[in-house]
Amino acid sequence: MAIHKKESFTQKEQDLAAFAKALSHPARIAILKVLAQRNECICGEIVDVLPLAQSTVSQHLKELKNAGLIDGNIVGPRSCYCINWKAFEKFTVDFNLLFNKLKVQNEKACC
Amino acid sequence: MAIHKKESFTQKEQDLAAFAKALSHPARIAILKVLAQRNECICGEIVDVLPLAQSTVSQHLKELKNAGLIDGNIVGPRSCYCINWKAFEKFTVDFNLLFNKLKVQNEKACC
DNA sequence: TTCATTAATCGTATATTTGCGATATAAGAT
DNA sequence: ATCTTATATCGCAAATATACGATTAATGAA
Repeated sequence: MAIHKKESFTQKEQDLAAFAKALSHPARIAILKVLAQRNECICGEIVDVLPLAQSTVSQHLKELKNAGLIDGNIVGPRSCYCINWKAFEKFTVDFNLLFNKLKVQNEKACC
Repeated sequence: MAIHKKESFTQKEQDLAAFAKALSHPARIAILKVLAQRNECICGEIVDVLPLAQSTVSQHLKELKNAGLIDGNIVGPRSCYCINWKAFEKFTVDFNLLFNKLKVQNEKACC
């Protein structure tokens, strides 16, 4: 892949893709599910639930945090994470704007 | 990455992740946008619009098709694609089920 | 201070994705 | 039958992602 072409697309397309990318691994879906259920959760609890090594879970958490989907802060020697519902809302709205509006017009299949 | 762990997660988690993965590249978002606007579209028109080589676009279309997000059929020497709104609907519903319900309860941030 | 616990980061191996040119395929046109 | 056009597929190179063990850092407990 000589050169990266992602920059050639609109910011909105890139943002939406980045959001989807953060959700594109079952481990991260599972992490979000746990966080959604418990509202907040320390890292160790997530590690206990997932079939992955601690370092791998930490890496997935970092990606979710970088994508802005979760927040995290340190509580003593632990790390407490929770879903950033605001960012979540923004992206689901953008997603619906992009496709669901058009859906109403084009509901009929063509192929 | 010695072994793949994706299989260790629930089917729903895997399905949702696979859907998100199909959306995780701006080129594929752009393709879906074009298809949504025009309802149906032949491959060449998409190639003209995107800043990518024909073979690369064809590959992205294949991924979207494999993920079930678009349908395609051959019309003479061309390929006509369109969005599979039904599959789209299914996944957006699943997505909302997983997170939006819980959101109502947990709207307050914790971190 | 020393030890134990928790989690982030580093280094590394392997898998997957992305991208392109070249080639193959298949239909319609001449 | 040959040529043109449209698109899929192949083969390859480079970039990214995934996973883990080992290490580091930072806090609280003894």
